[in-house]
Amino acid sequence: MYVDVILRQKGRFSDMLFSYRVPDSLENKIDIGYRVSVPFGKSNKPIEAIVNNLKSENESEGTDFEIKEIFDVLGDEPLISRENMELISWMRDRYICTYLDCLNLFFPKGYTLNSTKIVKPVFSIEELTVEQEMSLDQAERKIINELYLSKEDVSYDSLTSRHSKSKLDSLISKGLVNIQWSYKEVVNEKKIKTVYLDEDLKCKIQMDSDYINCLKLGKKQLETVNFLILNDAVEQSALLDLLGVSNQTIKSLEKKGIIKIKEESHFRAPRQFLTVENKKIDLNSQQREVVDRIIEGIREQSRKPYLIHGVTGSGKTEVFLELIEYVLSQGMESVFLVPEIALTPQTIARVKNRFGNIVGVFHSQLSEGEKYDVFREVKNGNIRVVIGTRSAIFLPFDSLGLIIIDEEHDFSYKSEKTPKYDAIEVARYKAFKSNVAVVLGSATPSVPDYYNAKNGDYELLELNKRANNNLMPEISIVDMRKELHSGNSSPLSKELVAKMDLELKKGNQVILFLNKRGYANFMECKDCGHVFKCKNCDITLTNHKSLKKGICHYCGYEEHIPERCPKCNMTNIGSVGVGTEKIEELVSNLFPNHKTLRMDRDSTKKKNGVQKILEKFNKGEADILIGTQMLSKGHDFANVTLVGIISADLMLNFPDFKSYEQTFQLITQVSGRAGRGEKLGQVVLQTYNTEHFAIRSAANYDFKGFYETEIKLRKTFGYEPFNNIIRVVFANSDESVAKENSFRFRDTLKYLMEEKGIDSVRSILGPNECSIRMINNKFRWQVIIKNHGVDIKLLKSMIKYICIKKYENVFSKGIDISIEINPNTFI
DNA sequence: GGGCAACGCCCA
DNA sequence: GGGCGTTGCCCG
Repeated sequence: MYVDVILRQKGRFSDMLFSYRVPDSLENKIDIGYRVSVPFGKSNKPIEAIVNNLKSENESEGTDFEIKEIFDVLGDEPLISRENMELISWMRDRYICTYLDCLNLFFPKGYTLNSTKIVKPVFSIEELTVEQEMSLDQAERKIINELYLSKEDVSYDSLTSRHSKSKLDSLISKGLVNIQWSYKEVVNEKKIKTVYLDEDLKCKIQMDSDYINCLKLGKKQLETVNFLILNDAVEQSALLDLLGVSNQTIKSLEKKGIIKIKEESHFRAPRQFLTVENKKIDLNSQQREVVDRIIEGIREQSRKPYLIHGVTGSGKTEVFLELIEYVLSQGMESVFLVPEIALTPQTIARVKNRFGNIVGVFHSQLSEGEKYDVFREVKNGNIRVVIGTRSAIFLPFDSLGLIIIDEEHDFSYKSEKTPKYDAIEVARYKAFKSNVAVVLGSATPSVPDYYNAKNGDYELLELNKRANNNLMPEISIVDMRKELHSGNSSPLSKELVAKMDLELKKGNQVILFLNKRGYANFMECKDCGHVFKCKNCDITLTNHKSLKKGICHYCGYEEHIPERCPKCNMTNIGSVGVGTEKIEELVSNLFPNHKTLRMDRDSTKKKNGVQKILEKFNKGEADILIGTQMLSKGHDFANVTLVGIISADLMLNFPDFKSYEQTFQLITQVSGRAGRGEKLGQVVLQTYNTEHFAIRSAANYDFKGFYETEIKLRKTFGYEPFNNIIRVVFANSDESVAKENSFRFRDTLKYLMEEKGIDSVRSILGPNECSIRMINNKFRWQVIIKNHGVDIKLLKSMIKYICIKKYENVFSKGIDISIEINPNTFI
């Protein structure tokens, strides 16, 4: 038998399948998805690999390379399922990346194979002939003596660090010592040591309490034993803490046979529960209808994904929970994807409260060990419902029945790291291949997804009423141009302040939304016009007044803001624009008797920062919550009756074709935070663009109207969903290198396209400098490729050929190339 | 990406 | 010729 494997070895060359022979003894221990160790390279170094497919014949017969035999099969079950192995190949093509990039998504870092080179003498001392011994010089004799004396394996590296390398080489060429590879499997499991008394001893002590004195123990040891008489089994770390004894004490007690230490693997996943009221909510008729329809689809094994378009507060989460329950009852597992785990503590709590300890939480902020543990528990079948971010979709479920993608319009479902996959696309692939029900939900579906639904690629289901039967909060638009003309230059309009005053007096809570953290947009010297910019990126520094610093919101670079302008030495440094910090300052001056809270990336940096702020606000410890788009993500505040959107224009004027869509989404989502409880809500929307269709339709809750206008625009300009757009960014610390390579790429691609008779003029845009010229000290140039009727597969294979296979031939050394399909943003 | 042979340079 | 750093090639 033969297998093709994917090597867990980095490098352009290793991005291919390698064939190996399977020795007869391993034939029934191996299958697709198993981990194996294989010899690789001239030295036959053991490398870890995953079996991609099985073959009965050696297909490479007659080729000039020799087929090697695999060393071993690691583990007695496949690590990755057959379906997921197919998904890996699909993703490699789809996202123009390597096998390894994809493989790593399915692979907790807990498994590693460590290979070391070992030096061993060929003959034993007795076998060594006199001639052989005579031929050695002093240095060689020293080495070989060391090898004979050592009880353990001696590694090549440690030997050469102490002895001459060439002496060792000469021993090898004389045939006296041998070099072998040895490998060790490392599994990242946390072990907990539990300490308990030896049973016999315990009995003796219980029979005769004086027996303990016969042991002649030191003070600390005696203390430990006495403690263990009272406490059956204690974690070693706790023992050390409690009694202040040292590791040594424990060890010597163990040596004497007085105590025993037991090592057990331990599940590390943090099990923090946030308690919310566990009320079982009865579904309203609309919710019921949606649930029934999807259950029917699951029964019929319809492979079509569902898109639930439900207004904010329509109770999508309840629908999801109901579906999870059904799928569980059918013996299948579910995964519930959310945009950002930190922002959804309420959702996690609801899932956990409903389904108890079969619920796991998975996201990229877990430590590698914690990820490994969730992975293992999912594989064991102990975790059957996972709530997590996009990467949770790759967990090793046995029979996944349901993938829920909440807030499906959110950008975070597209990965910004290689492989730049889209979790929604992966889910759709799974729905198609393995009959998993995929349910997308949003109050503001993305334009391409709504288009898919209208085209029949998704089944569209609607929830157009709030679960509590409240009306949607009324949105009133405030024209900030008029506000300015009437002499109010404050970022807070008179109408907003008046309404805040009214609601606060009634004892209600207010949310103010501004999509800009920090104090102000940027800082400028009003005398010479000097603008403070980041040293690494082409970005203005945002003023964080509370810290007296300017911070780059891209790379995190910080700079103390001096009193005097570094250019003209004048003191007239002023801030332009507004951020959440400035709003907070304004509001506390206006309403000194009301407490404010601020929620943005700065105020939530600490562990559970978001959760703490949300809890405080929910308990009513503050009346006004000021925040960035973190606020928009599905939070439930019962007592909020007024939402103020400070500026709807920040997003609108972003240099990106998705900015209208994003503006619409943000306004709708943020407005949705008002009036979720018993009381009605209202929204004040401040803008300089009162007539813009994105703002108008958002204010009227007219998703369909927005969609109709936006889809026409996109058709005219050939954007998603009418074209696939591939963006290739070249980054280098030397601007001319970045530029030159982007041109080389364009020219090579053009050449290849024209060779195939494809018109390249309509498809290739650029090269252009990116809107953000420099990030992290690297200049960025981009080429954008639209597929305008060209087969996307052909285009991608060309790009892959240039950027991966012919990388060395085409590009300068050290240039960063990032390839993205339908990226979130083009800045 | 990494292992390794081949190469070239320095030094005695 | 040995010692050692650099380079370029190849990997089932």
